[in-house]
Amino acid sequence: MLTARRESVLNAIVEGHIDTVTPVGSRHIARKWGRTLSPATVRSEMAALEQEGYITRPHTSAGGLPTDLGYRTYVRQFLANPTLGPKERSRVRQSLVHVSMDQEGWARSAAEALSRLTGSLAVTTVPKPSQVRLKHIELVPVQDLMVMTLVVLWGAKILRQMISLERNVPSSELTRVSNKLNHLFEGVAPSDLEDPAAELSPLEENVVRLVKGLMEEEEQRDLEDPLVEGLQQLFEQPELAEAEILRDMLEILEEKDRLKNIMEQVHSGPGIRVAIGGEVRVSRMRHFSLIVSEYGISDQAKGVIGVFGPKRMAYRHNIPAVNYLAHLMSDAVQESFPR
Amino acid sequence: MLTARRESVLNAIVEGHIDTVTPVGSRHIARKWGRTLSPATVRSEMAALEQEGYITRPHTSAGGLPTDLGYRTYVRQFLANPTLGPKERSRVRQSLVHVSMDQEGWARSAAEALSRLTGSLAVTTVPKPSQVRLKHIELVPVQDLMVMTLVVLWGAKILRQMISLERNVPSSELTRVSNKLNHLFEGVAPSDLEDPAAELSPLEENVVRLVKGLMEEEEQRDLEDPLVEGLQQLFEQPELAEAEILRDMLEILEEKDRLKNIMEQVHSGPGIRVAIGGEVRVSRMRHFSLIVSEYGISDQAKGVIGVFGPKRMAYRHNIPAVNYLAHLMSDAVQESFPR
DNA sequence: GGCTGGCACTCCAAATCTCGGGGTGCCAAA
DNA sequence: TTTGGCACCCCGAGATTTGGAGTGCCAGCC
Repeated sequence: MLTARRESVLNAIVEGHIDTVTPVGSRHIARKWGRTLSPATVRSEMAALEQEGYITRPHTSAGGLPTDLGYRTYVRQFLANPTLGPKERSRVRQSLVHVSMDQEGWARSAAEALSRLTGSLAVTTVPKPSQVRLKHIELVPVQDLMVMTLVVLWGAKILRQMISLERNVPSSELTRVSNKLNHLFEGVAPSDLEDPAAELSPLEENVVRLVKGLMEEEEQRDLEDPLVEGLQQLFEQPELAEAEILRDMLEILEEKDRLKNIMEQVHSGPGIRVAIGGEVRVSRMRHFSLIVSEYGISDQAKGVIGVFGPKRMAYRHNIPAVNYLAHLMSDAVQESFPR
Repeated sequence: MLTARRESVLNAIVEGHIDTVTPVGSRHIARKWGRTLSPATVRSEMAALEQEGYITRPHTSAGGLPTDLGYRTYVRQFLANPTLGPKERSRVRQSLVHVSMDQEGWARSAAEALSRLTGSLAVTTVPKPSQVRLKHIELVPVQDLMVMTLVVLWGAKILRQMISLERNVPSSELTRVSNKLNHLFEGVAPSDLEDPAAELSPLEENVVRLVKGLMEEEEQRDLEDPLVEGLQQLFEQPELAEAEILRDMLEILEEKDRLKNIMEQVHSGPGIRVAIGGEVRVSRMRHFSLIVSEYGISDQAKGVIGVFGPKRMAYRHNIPAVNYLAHLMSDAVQESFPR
C-alpha cells in the first residue's frame, strides 16, 4: 500500500536518481529532509517500496533505483495539471517566429524550441488533415515518354510520381488532361475518384488510377513522418556512454518507421502521454522514455509533438513543456485551417 | 626514399592493420611472406618508414600504424585502375531495380547497393542539372489569402513556397496567371526571368520575383543534399567503441550541411577521390575516410556517390565499388536526360 | 507500535601490483 | 646488406587490496 510518506520517499528516490545518475541511499533522502526522519526509517520504507515493485536494487546493499512502475507513479502527478512557468512560456513564444513558413518549417521550428527548452531531443510530425481530398493535379512533361504527376492535397501536402507513357503526348494534351481532371475531381476523396459517368481516355484513366492509388496510400497513414531535432543534446547524457544503449537509441531514431511506430503506439488520442521504458513493447526502448501529445483539431488535422530521452529525464519540466508546445501548435493549426 | 621493398612493407602494415585493428609488428610481416625476409630486416625498413613519416608507433617498442601519408600512398595504387570483380558487378546490377522510380528513389537504391557491397555507409546525392531552368509554375490555392507556389525545374526538381495575398483572388485568376507565366517563361534561366516587354500585374510580378528568388537559390547550390544509407553497418566497426569517435561520426552525419560541405571539399571535379582523415580540414574527420566519385554528364547533370567509414576501411575493395556505381549512375543519367 | 541508533556485514569501484607476451633497437657475425 | 641473438620496454589483463557507501536487523526508547 502506497502511503503518503512512502510516496514521498519514492519521489525523492526518482528525483535523486535523476540528478545523480547513481542509485540513491537512505541517508541521502534523510539528509535532504533535514532530520525529520532517520535513515533507518527511510530504509524500512524503501524495503516496502522494493517489496511492492516501485524500486529495485542493483545488488544487495545498494541504493534504490526506480522501476518503470516507480517512474510511472512519479510521473502521474505531473500529468494532472501540466502548466509551464510564465517566463518559459514567453521565451518559447519569442523563439517561435513562423513568418510565412510552410507547415514543415513550422513544425521544425516548434521542435527546435522544444528541444532547446527541454535540453533534450524533440520530435514532431507535420499536421495531417484527417480527410484526404484532392486539391489539384498537374502533369508535367519531364522528357519524352516520361511525365511527372504532381498531386496536391488539402493541407498543401504534395505527392508525386513518375509515369512512363507508351506514346509521345504533346504537352498541350497534358494540360488539357489535367484541366479536365481537376474540373471533374476537385475536392474529392479517393473513394469517389472514379466517376463512371465521365468518359475518360486511356491516358486519363491511367492518371486517375495512379492518383487514386497515391491518395489511398496517404489515407492509410495515421501520422506524417516524424522530424527529429536536437540529437546533439542527448549525447551529453551519461547513460549514452554505454555503447549498447547509444546504439539502441540510434536504431530507434535512424529508422523513421520504427520511431513512428512507437509514437503511434504511445499517442492514441488527444492529451499528453508518457511511455516509460519497457511500457511500450519495443525492446530498444528499454532505457528510454517518450512524452508525446497530439495537437491540432480532431476531425480536421492533427499531428504529434514530443520529447524523447533517457528514462532518467526531467519529467517535471518536460511534461509541461510538451503540453505547452502542443497547445501552441493547436492554435496555429486552428488559424491556418479554414473553419 | 620509398624503395619497392619498403613500399611492400608499408602495404603489409596497412593491410595488416586493416584486418587486425592493432599495430602490426615486424614478425607478422615476415611470417606472412614465408621467411623470404627476416623480422630484423623488416624492422630496419620500418624504422625508415617511420623516419619518412609513413607510419607511427603508439609508443616505443610497439608495432607500426599507418599515418595519413601512409594510407595515402597505399591508396594511390587502387586509384589507377579501379575495376570491380565480375561477380560483384552482376550482384550489384541485380539489386539495382529502378522500375519507374524517380531520381531520389534511384539514388537511394544505388546507395543501398553500395552500402551492402562495401559493408559500410554509403552516401549519394540526387543528380542536379547544371542549368537551372524553369519547367512549370503552378499556383495552388490552399486557403483564403494563402497560395502555394509550386515550381518545377528541368530534371523534375520541385520547389515550393507559400505566398500570402492581400486580397482574395479567385482560383480561375490563379490558373490564368500560371498559364500566362508558363507561356512567357518556360525553359528560361533565372537571369532571364524578367521580361520588361511583358506587362505584368502586381500579383504576377510578385510571383515572378518569388520564383526568381527560389531559382537563384537553387543555382547557388552545387550539390543536392546527401542521402545516407547503412549507418547500421558502421556500428560494427571496433573504432566506434570509443565514445569520442562515435560522437564525431554522428556529428558529421547528423548535420547534412557539414557532410555536404566535406563532400564538396573532397570531390572537386570528375573522377574518384579519396580523403583520408586529417587531409580534409575538418577536425571531426580525423578518424575517418571518404571515397567519393562524381557521376553524371558534365554540363548536363551531376551528382556524387561515395562511401564513408573509418580510416581503417577496405580501400582495395571500396574504391572499385564506388567507381562502378558511379559509372552505373552515369549511365542512368545518360539515359534519362534528353540529349 | 512506530521510530531510532548502533553494529556487523556486503558489495562495488578505484587504486595498486604483478606478470607475461609481443614488440623494439642494437650489435656482432655471416 | 642481412641475420640471429639479446637486453630491454611497455602495455594490458588479472589479481589483490582497501575504503566508502549502503543495507538488515536488533534492542531500546518514545
